[in-house]
Order: sequence, then structure tokens, then C-alpha cells
Amino acid sequence: MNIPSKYDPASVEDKWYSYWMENGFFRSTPDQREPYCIVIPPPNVTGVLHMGHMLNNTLQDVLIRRARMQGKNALWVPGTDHASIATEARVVSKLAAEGIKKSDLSREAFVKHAWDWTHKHGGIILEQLKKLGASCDWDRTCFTMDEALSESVIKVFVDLFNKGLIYRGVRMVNWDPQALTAVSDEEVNHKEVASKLYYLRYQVEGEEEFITIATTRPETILGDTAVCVHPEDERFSKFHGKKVLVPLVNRSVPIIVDEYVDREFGTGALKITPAHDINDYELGLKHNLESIDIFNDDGTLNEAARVLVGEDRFKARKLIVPMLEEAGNLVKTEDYMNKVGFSERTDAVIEPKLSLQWFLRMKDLGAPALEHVMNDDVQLQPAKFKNTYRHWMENVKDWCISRQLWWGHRIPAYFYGEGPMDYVVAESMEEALELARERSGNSQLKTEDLHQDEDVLDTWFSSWLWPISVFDGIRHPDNEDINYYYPTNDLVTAPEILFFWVARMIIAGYEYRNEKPFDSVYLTGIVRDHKRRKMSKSLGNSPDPIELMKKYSADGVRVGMLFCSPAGNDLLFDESLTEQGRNFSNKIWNAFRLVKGWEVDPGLEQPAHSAEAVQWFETQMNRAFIKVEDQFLKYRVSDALMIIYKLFWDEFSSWYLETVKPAYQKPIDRASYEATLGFIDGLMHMLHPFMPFITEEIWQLIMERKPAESLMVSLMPTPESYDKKLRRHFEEIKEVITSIRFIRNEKNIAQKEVLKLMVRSSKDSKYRKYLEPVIIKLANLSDVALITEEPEGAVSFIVKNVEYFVPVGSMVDAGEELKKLEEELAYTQGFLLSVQKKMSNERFVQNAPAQVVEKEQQKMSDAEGKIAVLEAQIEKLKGQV
RNA sequence: GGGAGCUUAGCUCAGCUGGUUCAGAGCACCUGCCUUACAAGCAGGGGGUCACUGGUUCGAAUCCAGUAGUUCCCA
Repeated sequence: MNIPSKYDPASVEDKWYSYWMENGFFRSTPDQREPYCIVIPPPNVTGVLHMGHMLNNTLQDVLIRRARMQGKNALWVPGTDHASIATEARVVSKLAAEGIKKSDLSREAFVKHAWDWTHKHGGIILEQLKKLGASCDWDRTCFTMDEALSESVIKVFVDLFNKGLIYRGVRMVNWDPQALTAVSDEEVNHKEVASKLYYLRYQVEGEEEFITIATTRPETILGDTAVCVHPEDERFSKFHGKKVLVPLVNRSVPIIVDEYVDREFGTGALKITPAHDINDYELGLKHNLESIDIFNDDGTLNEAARVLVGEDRFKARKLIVPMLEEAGNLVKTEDYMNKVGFSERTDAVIEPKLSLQWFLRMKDLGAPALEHVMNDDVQLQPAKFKNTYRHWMENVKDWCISRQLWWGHRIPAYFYGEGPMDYVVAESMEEALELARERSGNSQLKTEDLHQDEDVLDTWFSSWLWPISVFDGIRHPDNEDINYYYPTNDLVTAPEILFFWVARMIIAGYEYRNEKPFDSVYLTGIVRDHKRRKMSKSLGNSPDPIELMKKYSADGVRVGMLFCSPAGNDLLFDESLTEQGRNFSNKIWNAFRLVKGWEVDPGLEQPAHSAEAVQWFETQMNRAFIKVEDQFLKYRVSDALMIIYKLFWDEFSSWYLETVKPAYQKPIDRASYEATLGFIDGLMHMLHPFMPFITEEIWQLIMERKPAESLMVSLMPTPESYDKKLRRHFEEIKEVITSIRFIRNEKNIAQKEVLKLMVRSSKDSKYRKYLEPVIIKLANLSDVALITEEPEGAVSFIVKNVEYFVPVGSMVDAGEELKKLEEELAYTQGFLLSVQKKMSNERFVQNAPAQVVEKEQQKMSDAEGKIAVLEAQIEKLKGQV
């Protein structure tokens, strides 16, 4: 078999991905095996792959591939999300570029445009995931607007409505004046903004007295319906029960008292605008205040404002200040930092607004979801997110589920009359008609008389059903798929959607399956650049994942992502990491090339050093298997990879291969060759979940494979117990070899030059003679001699109290040797002293566990032995200097 | 304003229920090597009073309290 000297990822990756697809290795159907399932966090249907997706999906693929190789029936369900606001915004701007306004289109026409857009751009991201190697069952690809999923959403809405959990009402909502829709609390980002605090005085009605308030939003005074002071604030007690005139419009409003007011803030008096501030709204309800909405939906002032009508809210703020000044109401202005809410989608400043919306009652619904995370039925990884989760769930508010958009699931409420309550909720028009006839008592109602609610549902109202609806478990709760795969095993997602999505999936899970949706949630970090800036298009600091994979290979990028991805921590991504990943591929390829290039001589006996190395590397493999297993249990994927990385690079390549490697153009014995190929096979298995492509390529080249054979569906070896003593001894002789290499370096002796080694062991420190062949090979020695008397002209070192001497003739510098030994002696004496101090402390000996004391005892005698050896050597050297 | 977390080598992070004189990894760095698997490499090496202060303990990077800095979440 001819192995190309350069690894060519591009062709290899396409070749094996097609092969896996053709053989249906990604597909899963229920069977007798234990299931392992992940549902993908559905990306926006029209989105493109970014670094966050890369991280997230690499992790999912690692988990899925590993489970598959452990013999589980692994299923990774892919799909996309219709992303109401984001998609609609894109379609609107695309139409705008063509000179078409959304308002000129009918709902049907607009939705058609949106579908066209979806079909054109939808699924690009899924194609990109294939480049990464994602082993999703593509036959099961779902979209939240598919018929089955849409029906599930509507069915759930109707069900919750009938349970009395969904209601319609006027509430203060977060209004996005740009997207012209309500958004949920979770879709609002609060940012600190430098603004001004305006001090305005209101005249007390019928008097020449004034009361001064402070506000950041002077334009909203036009909607004021009260001024509020603290009941115990003596500065204002004389005003209790009086009225003030709102500046500019001279509307008379009451002065009310409430303990809500913070006496320290501003002047201690507060203007109340119930229509435009959530706190004022609450006060308004409490004190029965009128509520004057002065804004249009797009954020311009309406007729109710009476002045500046038609101006935008921010322009109005600028314009009203000189007007107030002129009218004598402006006392002063101060610079002020305050927090302002911005829309997650459009970045427009959110306007608190009273509006008629649909809500879902969350308190009772959420109770099981809180309980089952707190008791670890659903595990959050890392667990530190439990705190945040609890805080949110304990203060959960009703969920505003309606959006004033057209792209999405239309709310299945049908109005039959003019009144706000003249509606019915049903899964279809036919059912709605029947219900409406019943409710209205009018049996003559026709479908034309019914009018469906214009709003659509929040996107998360479909995503929260995802782990159930991808298996059609809402419409058919007892189907084979849902019974087999649900609850799923792991969910991999970003912490910023813990509440948007994860919490709500848990809620829906308990409500509709009476069961958690997944066993554990792996929360990844946010991908940032090396300066800790969030990767974003506008900053231009986010590499294009597709380009990155072209440059460094998919395996390289996967490894690069994983190297910097501890769970729950932000990860600072840098291209050098993918470079490291690519270098690793190169290393693997070359190691394989070396082994495959060996010629086997069946008549050759296995050299002793190779036999020992084979046994030793077996212990290393098993040890690594066990450690990797442990890391995966803790979801420490990064550390698991690092263990295998070091196993391959340091232990296998640098130690093992260097030991068994025959001299140039010399053949190798059969036993060593086969053992080595076996190790490569095992290493490819361990590495496959992380680097699927290169490992498959190599595995296929190890030997002739049968059709439809593949590494990705072969079983992972299981860890066995290993010879700990052999491993320890090998570590000792590694230290010996390194020490000899250090001497070569120091004395400028080339590796080619053959050296001698002399060993003196004492009764309580043993030289590992059986590993001697390995030392001879790797340190390039002629022989090792056991001695009792110290030789002349040799450099010495000590490993585990065994003395080693390398004769270097005239190159030995006795003075330098002496200095080195004296330094080591001083250190060891200091060490001994500290241990002795500890041991002479009665309280330590009494209180510390026996094991610890024993260990200290051992340290003490070891140190004493070493000191004796050192002192003898120093004594001898002193005679020479 | 309320809550949570973080602070260990130049960088990114490990260090479990306190026990090798004050400690590990990867990368980066330094020195020497183009030794025919790999210079995308090999061999060797240096580097940290574990943020600060105090306490508990025979013993603290590890537990407790406070201080400073920093990040995130919620309002």
C-alpha cells in the first residue's frame, strides 16, 4: 500500500463523509440497544455558520460519535428554527431594497415572500455542518414550521388555553418601535448609557409654590398623571392632597404619596407616567391613576401628547427641553448614567408600552422544572448555573407569547364579535366555528364571520417543544420514536439561552411527557477573540468557519475549538489553536507513515527493548482510557482530548516509536510491527470522536477493509486494568534517559556518539535492570556496568536513590560537579529538616491520619538515604579538586 | 440597587472531600540540532512569595471573614 507523504484533508474529508452517508451510518431507528440522543439547538433557518455554532456542534458530534462507538444507538436530530423576528426583519429589508413596503402587501403575499426566502437560504447552515463532519441523521431534519411541528404548537396552545393557563390582557410589555412588536423580557438587553437628568418644577395648582422632580425622559411628562412623594418626607408634607399642573399642557394631576419613592434620589419627588414606565404602571394600578399613552407604535408622539405631535421620541426629548426652559419649568440638568433597555434583535431602545397581548401563566407550570433541576434530575454542566437558574425560576413572570408579526405560527384564536372577549380558541377553523356558534348562541355563524387573531406566537413557543415535537410526541404521544429516544441524553447549548429555551423545554417536558427532556445540559462558553471581545460581524473579528476549515482542515478546526473550550467558561479563540490542531494531524499522519514504511522480517526475533516498550505502552493506553472515561463523565471534553493528544505525541511518538523503530532501512520483527499497528488502531478509536476524518483515513489504510466497514461504527476498546509497577519503573528509566541527554547537551556530546553508563544501587534502592535494553537504545549506550566503587572522570546523577555515572573523561569539571552536588545536598537537607520538624510535632503525629504520617516517614528515610549518597560523593570529589 | 462567579507561570486554564520544604498542563519563550516519519519537527531548559489582609488548623493555593479588581445574571 502506498501512503502519500502529504496528508490531503480536502479530498479525504469529502470522501469519507460521502462514504458514511452512503452507508447510512448516521441513521438511527429504535432497536434493542440503549439509545443515546441529542437534539440540535436549531439554528436560524436563514443563518450562516459562525464560531459559536462550530464549538457547539463539534461538542455534540464528539459526544454522539463516542456514544455510537460505545455500542449505543446514537441519534443526533438536526433541524432549523423559523426565527420569527430575525427572518421577518430580513425579508422586510430585502423587500425594501426592491422598493416594496411590507404594509403594501397582504399577509398571504408577505408570508409567501418569507417562504421563498426560507427555501432559498434555508438549510445552508446544515450543509455547512456537514463540512465539519456532523454525524446527524439528516433523514430526520426538522423545521419548526413543518406541518407536524406547527400542528404540535397549535395543539399545545389550545391545550394550555383550555387549562386556563393562557390569557389575553392589557399589560405593560417591552415594545420594539422598530420591529413594531412586543418582545419578551429575555429579549431586552440593558446597557449603561450616558444621559442627562432633568430637574423640572411643576406648579402647585392655585398657588405660587412649585414641586421639583427629576427625570431622564422629559418628553414623557406629557403623559404624566400624578406626582408622587414619600409619605414621611417632611419636605413635601405640606403638598399632600394637592394638585400640580403638568408643564406645557397645564393638565391638573394629583400629588400622591407612596413608600415606593426613594427619598435620596433626585429631589425626592417623582413624576408618574403609567403608560410609559413599568414602575409607574404598577403605582398607577395601585392608586387608580389614569394612563395616557402618548406614543404611536413607531415611537412618535400621538395626539394625546398635545404638543410635538408626530415627532420621534428622541427628537421630542431634544425639542422639549428649550420649551420647558422658556416656560420656566427647567431648574437644572445633570449628567447621569442610567440603564436603558435595547431590543436584542433590532437594537432599538425598548419602549415600555401598554398593549393587548397573550400571556402564559408560568408560576405553577414552572414549579416541576425548578424542582428537578435543583435535585439534579436534570444536571446543568457546570453546576454553577444552578444558582442563576433558581433565581430566575423563583421569580418567573408570565410569558408574553404574542408577537405582532406575520412570519410564524398564527395564534389560533378566532373572533366572532366586536368585544375583546368574543373569541374562541381551537385547532382549526371548523372547530372554531362550532365553538363560536355555541358561545355566541348564534347558530347562523359562518366561517366568513370568524376572524383569526393577527398575531403570531413567539418563536420560543415552538422551540420549547423541540425535544418532543421532533419525534411527533405532541400529536402522537405514544409513538415508537418518542418512547424510545425521550428523554434525550445531553443538550449542548449556550448559557445565554438558558431561560429562553432550556428552562422552557424542561417546563414543556414535564407538562407534556411528565418527564425531563434531557439528562444533562452542557453549557458552552461564548466564543471571544484573544482580546476577550465577543466575536461579531460588525467587529470583523470572527473568522469564517468555512475558510478556516479549508485552511486547517475540519479535524484541525475541531481540535482547535476543543483545546480552548472548558465547559461554561468563555473561550478565547485564536487561529493559532487551529494551527495546533492541523499540526497534530500532521504528526499523526507522519507517525503512521513511519510505521507503514517498515519492512517486516518474519525471521527476526523481537529485541528486548521492543518487547518491554510494547508492554509498557499497553499500560499507558489503558491508563489513558480510564482517564478519558473519567473526564467524559465530568463533561471535560477539552481535558479528555488533551490526554489523548499527549498520549499520541509524547508517549506513543516520542517514547514508544523511538524505542521500537529499527535502524534506517533495517526491517522490523513481526511481533513489534503487529503490536504497533494494534496501538495505532486503538489510538484511532480514541481519537475518532474528535478527529473523525484523519482517523477514518488511517484506519482504512491499516489493513484491507471489507465494504461498508468503518471506524465510526466500530466499537471503542474498553479499558483494562494495567500493571502500575511497570509504568512506574518505565517512568524511572525515562528520567535516567533524560538525564543522560541533559549531560550530552551540557557537554556538547552528539547523540551519535556512543556512551557508557555505570550504575551503583544500594540495598534499599533498586536499579530496574530488566528495562536496561530501553536505556541502551534511547540513550545510545554501548553497555551498562554495575559497579560498587565510584569511577574516575564521570558525571553523575541520582534517580530514586540509584547512582548513575557517565564517564566523559577529561570533560568532567570536578569543581562544577561539586557545586551541583552541594546544591542538591542543601536542598535535600532542607527538605529533610521540614519533614523532621513535622514528625517531631506531637500534635501532627497524633492528629494526622496514619497514612499521612507513614508517607512522611517514608519521605524522611528517602531523604536520609539520598543525603548519605550525596555526602559520600562530595567527600570523594573533594579529594580530587 | 439585588444576586452569582472569578483572581494560580507571558497567555489560556487544571489543582476532587486541606497533607510530597510555596504547585501542574497546553501554548508561548530560551539553547542546541535540517539526526531521511514529521522544522507543521527533534532533544534539552528556564519561568509562579497560588490578588491582598486576617482567622481556623499540627498543616491552607485548597476552609472562613473582610478588602481590592474583574466578569456575568436579574431589576
